[in-house]
Amino acid sequence: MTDEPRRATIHQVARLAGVSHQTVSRYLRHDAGMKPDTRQRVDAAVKALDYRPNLVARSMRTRRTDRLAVVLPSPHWFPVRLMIAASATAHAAGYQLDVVSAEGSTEERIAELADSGQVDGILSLAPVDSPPDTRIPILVSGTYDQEMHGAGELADGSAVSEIVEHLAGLGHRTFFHLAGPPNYTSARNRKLVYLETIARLGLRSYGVADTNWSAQAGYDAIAALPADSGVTAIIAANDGLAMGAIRATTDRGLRVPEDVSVFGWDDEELGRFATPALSTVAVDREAQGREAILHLIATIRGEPAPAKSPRDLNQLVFRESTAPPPD
Amino acid sequence: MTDEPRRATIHQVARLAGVSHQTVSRYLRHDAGMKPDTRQRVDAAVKALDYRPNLVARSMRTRRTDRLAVVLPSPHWFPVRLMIAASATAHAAGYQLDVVSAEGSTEERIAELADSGQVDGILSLAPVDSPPDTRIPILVSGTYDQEMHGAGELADGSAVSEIVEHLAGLGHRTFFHLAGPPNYTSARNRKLVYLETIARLGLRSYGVADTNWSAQAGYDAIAALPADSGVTAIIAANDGLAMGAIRATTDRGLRVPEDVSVFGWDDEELGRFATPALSTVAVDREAQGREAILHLIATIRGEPAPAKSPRDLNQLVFRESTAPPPD
DNA sequence: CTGAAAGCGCTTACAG
DNA sequence: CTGAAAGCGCTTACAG
Repeated sequence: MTDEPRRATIHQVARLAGVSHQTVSRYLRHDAGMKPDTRQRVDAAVKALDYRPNLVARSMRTRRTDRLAVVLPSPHWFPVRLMIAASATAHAAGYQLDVVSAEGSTEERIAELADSGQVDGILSLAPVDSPPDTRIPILVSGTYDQEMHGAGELADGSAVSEIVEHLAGLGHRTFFHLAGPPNYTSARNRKLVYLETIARLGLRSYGVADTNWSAQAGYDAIAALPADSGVTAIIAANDGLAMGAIRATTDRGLRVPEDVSVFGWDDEELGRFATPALSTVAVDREAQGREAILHLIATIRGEPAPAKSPRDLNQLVFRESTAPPPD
Repeated sequence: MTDEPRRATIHQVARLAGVSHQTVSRYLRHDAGMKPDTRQRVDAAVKALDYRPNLVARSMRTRRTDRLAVVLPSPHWFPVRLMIAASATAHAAGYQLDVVSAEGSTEERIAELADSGQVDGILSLAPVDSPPDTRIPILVSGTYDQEMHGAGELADGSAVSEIVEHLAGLGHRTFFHLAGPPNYTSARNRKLVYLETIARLGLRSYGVADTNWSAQAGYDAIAALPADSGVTAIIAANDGLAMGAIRATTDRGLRVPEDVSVFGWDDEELGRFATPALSTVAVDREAQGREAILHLIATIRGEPAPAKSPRDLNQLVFRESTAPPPD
């Protein structure tokens, strides 16, 4: 905390050990070919001075940092499970993970970060139109999704059609979609697939509400539905919206799932234990985070991209908030 | 992505602009005393080469990084709201925020980080017994809590006694506590205050379950309670545990809140819209995050600690999961 | 108002 | 197996 105990440098360690500073450097790199005696002397000096290398100086010289950055689209959103898996995967491979949020131009933030020399690679969870030309690898989540799900297929799309098909199979004919914010690629894609599936199966959509991601927004949108809308099935873009929708439905005297079915997305813990327990989409965020980081690291090292998870990352989970409609 | 467009250096910009490299450096620092003509030439060169400074080199020379680190106790836990506020506060003050998790010895991780030269200050949300002697400021969350709540008072304690008092006022006599993991200071403190308040008011505690933080653990603990336990009030250490407790209660044919009251902690969004809506403790995580970062930055700059929030950061929120017990 | 010199703390060839 | 030299890309006094 004080300024006085300025940290020991490699020179001081060298002096104390009676060797040159690059011998200390060798010690730090666990160089195999050191005389045991020399190694011992250095080791003692390192311990005596409580020496730890200045990583900034090291990076400056090596042009490597062993750090990766994840760029988030907004400072108000944090994909916890994905990040935990990403971080664990990075650590296991010897990298530290930094989190930065875009705020403003994602392209500019990425270019800046790439040129700053502070990281060896970047994973962007924020959309990037044209990746800037950089010295280090940039992996954009959208790109990744595309590769992962096969070209031409829309990210996250298939699960929506499965939901609609399932509910239609139960007998539902009139649907409503709580879509989330249209500036999110995933939200836009799901809406498209929703509308397309409704059309393909000859069903009826009472409407689509572009909302934010909050439970309150779900509540408000459903509370605003006219009594004669005829909607018996609500498909929400996340579990918060679904919980809001359920509460709005019961607050107006209807039952879930007897009168109205509600489907969520994300398989959040609280929704699993709510009454009715939420039918939802379980997304394998861990696999997403892990695979994205492995892919990025492979690129940094110039290795081929690792194999991707064979199974679909989205799984429908049917619980208590969905059932056949009333006659 | 390719290796060829190695980034422009300050020397190349200088050469193109026909000035010395430290004039470019001045330009970057927005030095006021530059001839407009010179400034213009440098500006043009910077744009032409798409130059962005190497921040590692800058840090090396200035011994500053404009980065702060937050140390988390575990890679499996992430306080989203606190971190969002912390990050926003840091950015507003010109700092970038790094997130690292302790894994192993928190003290060692902090010492390493402090000596690495990679950050200017550290906020530890993980417990630290004896802060290592470092060149940069370390702020430990526990320390901070202590200062914030007044010496001698236990962090988070008062809200628990308020909850017990409130439920006792409603007529409850037999309580149960879902305590969370005992290796968390906050969990331990709340348990202590729970037991102390029960004793002080002459109430009865059927027991305390040391759990993890999951809804499943809350479910299991309550499902395991004997039918004749007489418990009418359950106080949970977080909303997940509370949701699990509610579901276990209703699954055995009892009603919440008519037969059993359940109190949560954290005011999570989904619990607000559940049925019954969760009574809980709203913790001002934003204020916690903001104040911790402001405190840290003030220390870095050698300024006095900023004023703390005048009001209590914990507020009880009474909703539908609590009511008087049956006679 | 601008330039020549020194140096931040490391590592990487290169000698010996 | 170890040491002397050079240099990573910046900024900070110091001259002029």
